[in-house]
Amino acid sequence: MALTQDQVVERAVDLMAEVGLEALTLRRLATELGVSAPTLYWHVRNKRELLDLMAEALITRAGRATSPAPGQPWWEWLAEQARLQWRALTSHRDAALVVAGNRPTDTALPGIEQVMASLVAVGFPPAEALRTILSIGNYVIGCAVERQAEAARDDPERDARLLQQAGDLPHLRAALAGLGGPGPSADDAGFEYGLALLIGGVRAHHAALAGAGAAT
Amino acid sequence: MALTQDQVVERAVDLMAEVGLEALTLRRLATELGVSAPTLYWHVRNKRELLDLMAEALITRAGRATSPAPGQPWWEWLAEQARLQWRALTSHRDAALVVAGNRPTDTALPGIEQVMASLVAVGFPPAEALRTILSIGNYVIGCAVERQAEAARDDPERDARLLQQAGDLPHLRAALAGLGGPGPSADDAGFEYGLALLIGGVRAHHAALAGAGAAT
DNA sequence: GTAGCGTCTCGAACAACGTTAGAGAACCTG
DNA sequence: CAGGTTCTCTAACGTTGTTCGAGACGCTAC
Repeated sequence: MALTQDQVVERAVDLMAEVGLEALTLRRLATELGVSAPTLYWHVRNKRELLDLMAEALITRAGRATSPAPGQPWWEWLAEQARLQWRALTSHRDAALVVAGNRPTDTALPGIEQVMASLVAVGFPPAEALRTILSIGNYVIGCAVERQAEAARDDPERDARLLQQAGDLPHLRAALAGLGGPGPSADDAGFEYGLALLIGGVRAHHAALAGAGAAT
Repeated sequence: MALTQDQVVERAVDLMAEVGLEALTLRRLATELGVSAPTLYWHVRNKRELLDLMAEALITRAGRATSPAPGQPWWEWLAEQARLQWRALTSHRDAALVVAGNRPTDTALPGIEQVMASLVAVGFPPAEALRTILSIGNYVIGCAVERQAEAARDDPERDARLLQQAGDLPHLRAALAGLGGPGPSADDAGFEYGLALLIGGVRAHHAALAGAGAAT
């Protein structure tokens, strides 16, 4: 049975989730597929293209965008879309690093269009809806990249040194005390906090738009 | 004259701004410094450490954090701090990719502390001030990473294909028409839009905090 | 039936990379 | 001048992405 490009990409995604991006070498991927390394070049132009295809696959795996459920406020639904993206980027190891290097691909466009439709339906001008979506996407990617960078460095000595230096800075110390230190799920809490800020800003802007529209 | 670590790092930062991260090889950096490649290992443990030091240097180059000017609203000042970061990450090529892979380093802590001080002074609890700062930082990094990924792919054929597909999606087409297409400074405009949303959310949250505090 | 042509895979090899080992200048210190 | 630290070198290793050219399989045409 002939190997297909889809098989190569899917196996690559799984292998990266297992061993990380740095250990994802073409020879290893080939071995995993029971094939010789140069064989991969028949299915893929080069590694760069393989990574692009992996990014597309990861986006697809994130799940289709939805429309707001009946009776659900649009801002809650919008936050849920962001969480969908967030989970897709954080559930697979190093997924953010691969997706970050990609422009909104062909596969992402229909999803963007659908989310835009719901935003336009509640009163956003198309241009503003698009920029809002892209801004939220950038925030999610930033959080995910930062989170994986943190995970890649489990350097206890470094953490200790950082914590000690933070002890000399009064506000920082107070904040860390209030947060109970950088715990395990601190990333998710931080993500949710910033997401709430962002969505809050979108709501405020939406209200201003409606007000201006009603006033004139 | 003996080579110092600072010279190595500074030259590395400049070289990367010139040729990009991928072309920043130890041999090339060594040649640039008039030195043999293994010599670098006397000044730096390995390439990973060199990149970490470069990230620190880039953060330092961004410029010191300020306090709000007298009479300046805190939210305008906060946005200005974000722009400072943004300019530092986008003025040097591939700077975002290097900084993104780094935890808030020792050098970044004093800056964070100073910004926190100003936020606490206007009524933010320390924990919320910290999370706000980190959220803004994540947004900035996400924007910068995305921007450089876009710059790395100046593939006209790809852009054309994307644009054509967008033409079939009504809302997307309307948005792009309103924005005048992906122009040269579209990134900056997009960054400013999301930043305004985020800061708006922070203001709204701050008002809610003050209201709750005054009510009880 | 066999000649020919796409499809798919392989072994061998290349240049370049990060990195290590070990030898040797140059410099202080006694 | 002896000894050790500081800094640099040449040589080389293993691994990576990638290319070349040869072959095996299946299909179609005459």
